[in-house]
Amino acid sequence: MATTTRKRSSKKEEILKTAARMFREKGYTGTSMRDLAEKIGIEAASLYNHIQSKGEILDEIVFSIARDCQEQLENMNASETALQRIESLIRFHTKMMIDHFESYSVMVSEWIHLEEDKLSEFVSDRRRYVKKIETIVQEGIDNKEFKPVSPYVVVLNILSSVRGLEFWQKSAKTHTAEEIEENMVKHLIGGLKL
Amino acid sequence: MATTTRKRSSKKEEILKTAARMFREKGYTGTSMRDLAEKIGIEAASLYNHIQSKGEILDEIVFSIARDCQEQLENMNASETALQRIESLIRFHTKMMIDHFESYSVMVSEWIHLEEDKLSEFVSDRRRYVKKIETIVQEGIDNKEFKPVSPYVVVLNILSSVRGLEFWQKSAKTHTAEEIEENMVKHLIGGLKL
DNA sequence: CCTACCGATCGGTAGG
DNA sequence: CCTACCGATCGGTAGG
Repeated sequence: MATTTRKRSSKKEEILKTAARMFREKGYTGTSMRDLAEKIGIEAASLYNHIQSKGEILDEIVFSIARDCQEQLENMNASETALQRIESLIRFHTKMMIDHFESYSVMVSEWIHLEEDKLSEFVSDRRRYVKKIETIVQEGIDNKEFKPVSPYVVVLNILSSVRGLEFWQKSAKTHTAEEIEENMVKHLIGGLKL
Repeated sequence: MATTTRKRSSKKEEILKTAARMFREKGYTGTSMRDLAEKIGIEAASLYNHIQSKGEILDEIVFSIARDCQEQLENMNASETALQRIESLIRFHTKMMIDHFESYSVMVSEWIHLEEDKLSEFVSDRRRYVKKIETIVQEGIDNKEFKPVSPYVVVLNILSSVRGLEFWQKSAKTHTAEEIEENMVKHLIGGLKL
């Protein structure tokens, strides 16, 4: 029945959303299934009617965000300049971090706790992702759009800076999301331009 | 006896060093006292002859690095330009991250697991630290050394970028420590200069 | 530094 | 979705 299916999936989504919040606050290993169940208002055992294991929760959180990032990169307009593409990448990641704060934070901080297969999948996905962006930066250097800075360091700096926005939020009064985004671009792109 | 004292303190240092490595690899909550003891070659119970609790180990790792950072900032040459001071700050943090890789990583990633008093001490120390650097950036903007970028975002980006070097190391063959440092400065200072 | 052990808590299952 | 429960493991202590 449609209702049953809808109820099932919305309960699972509630579990994933609550778990993302708790994993961010206390870490994956610092969060117990009992803590999680309590926040949701059921017994720990009942969680297993919706998910298979604690590890599966982490998988779903991490890969759902990772997939979004991969898609955006693949659908990027190849006719744009390197500068335009790097700028839109910074804007995209900044928005992802702000709009999907809990999940994005879990991805960048807790991926280390993925289990064997999922861990190596994530690591190789990320390596491929970073390499692709490095290629864009290198293009920009070859084109004389960018000054000669190590693409490896640039990509690391951009992605790390976005990650650092996990400290923001609290001071949301002093900077709006738009101001954060503009300043991220100004600083990180400014350091690239010739 | 001197020998006893030396042995005691060197054992404690071995515990702290090994713990830093494990906390970085598997997280604070993901590391058990039994894992730690095994790596050192003693029983878990014997750890307590050298340290008081698991939490104390984290305290010592985190605050020893935090103190080094605070000292460097306080001893900074106030007669230098804002640009010179920010540059030397980037260089200092990059070196700290590379030379004290395990402890620095634990500080930036595991401080969240400090207990009550130590946690609030760390948070307020860090806030004060960040504010001081923001002031330097603001000076640079007022002086027309820097373009008008939010000091808040700039400081976040610098410190986050340094943190991101935890992904480096493995590819140590492609970049030396010096190259990393030069490129950090080029990108992050480059984005500030008018 | 060890043996022996504590109560608490962990992720997860059986059976309804 | 719950009760009842599993074996494993946790940080830490007593006592030598």
